[in-house]
Amino acid sequence: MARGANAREAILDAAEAVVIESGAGHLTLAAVAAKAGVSKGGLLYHFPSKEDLLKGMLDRLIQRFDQARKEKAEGLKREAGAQIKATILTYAEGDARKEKIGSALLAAGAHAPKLLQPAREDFRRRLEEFMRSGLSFQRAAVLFFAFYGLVFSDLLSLSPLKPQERQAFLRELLALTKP
Amino acid sequence: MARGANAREAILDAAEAVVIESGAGHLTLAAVAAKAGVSKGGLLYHFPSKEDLLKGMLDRLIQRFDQARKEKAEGLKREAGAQIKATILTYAEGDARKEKIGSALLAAGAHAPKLLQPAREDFRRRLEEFMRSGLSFQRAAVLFFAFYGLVFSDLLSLSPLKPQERQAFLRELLALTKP
DNA sequence: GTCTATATCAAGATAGAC
DNA sequence: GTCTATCTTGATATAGAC
Repeated sequence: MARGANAREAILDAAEAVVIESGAGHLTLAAVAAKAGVSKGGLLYHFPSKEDLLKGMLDRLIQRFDQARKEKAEGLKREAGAQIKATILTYAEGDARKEKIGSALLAAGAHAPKLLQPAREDFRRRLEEFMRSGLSFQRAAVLFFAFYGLVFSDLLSLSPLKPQERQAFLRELLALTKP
Repeated sequence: MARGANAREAILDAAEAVVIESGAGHLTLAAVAAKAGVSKGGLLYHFPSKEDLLKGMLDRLIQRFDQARKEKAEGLKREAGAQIKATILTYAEGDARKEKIGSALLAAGAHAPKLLQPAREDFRRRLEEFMRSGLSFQRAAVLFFAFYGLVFSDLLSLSPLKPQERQAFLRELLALTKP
């Protein structure tokens, strides 16, 4: 089943589907290969190791979020905190399936730290963006970590907030983007 | 090597030592058994599965942190935000070795969600404590998630803060505990 | 270049002896 | 309560077909 460059994308789709349907614990090469319609060997031709597959998933996830964030930012006024606002809104509007994928990558990342390198760089860039927003260091840092506290809680299904509390919290974060 | 009830503690110590020395990726039953001076079979008598072992590690970690937090809180004045202050200070003063252990448990938890159940309950109790502190909902929620944003960043070695920035951020969090 | 089939190895788990 | 031996599964490597 030769699909050229598209095979990569098909395999990444399959990997995400496996995680969403069966959870991070069932993300095995065999399951992904079956879902993608290739053999394990075929999968390993495109991604030489499971770690490479996970890296592929993480890279694509970050890239897609960045794209959505950029588009959102273009629709906002060029006021102080607009970039931060775009980040928060993009996350708030994203669908819950992504969290399962994020959870799988978190599991992999804690297992093999170097896998998180792209996420680490993205994290740093985002902090710098918060810092450049015109807010004070204190305000920007609190806003940044409060936002990521929510993100990580979501990724680990740890958040104890009721839906309306969650909404109120997100509104408060947005309010804090104004100097 | 019959050590009765102490064997459990010895095995948990060994598991922590393996994680601290070799990282989460090398936490295998064989490595823990060797470090504890028992066979794999002997280890599995005390912890019937790897998941049980991880749960044992997590329970003990939470219990120890709670103990330290309680002692810290007793030394503080009974002012609004004192409980929150105790939580933040206890974390700020804890040593970095615990983060490696926490990282391993995070990895395991993302892999097997039910393992995080005790952490989930602890998380909820802590949020309720923040809410009962006399601060507004908004202030308490921002403080809570900002604190845990830092904690999770540490656990994943993701935090891009320089040491002095980190100190400034922690001071800001403590300042926010005052109504 | 792309893939299948098969082999190898490590790790978690089980059964039963002591 | 602990050990040895064994089973199973998943990740990874290789040989070679198309």
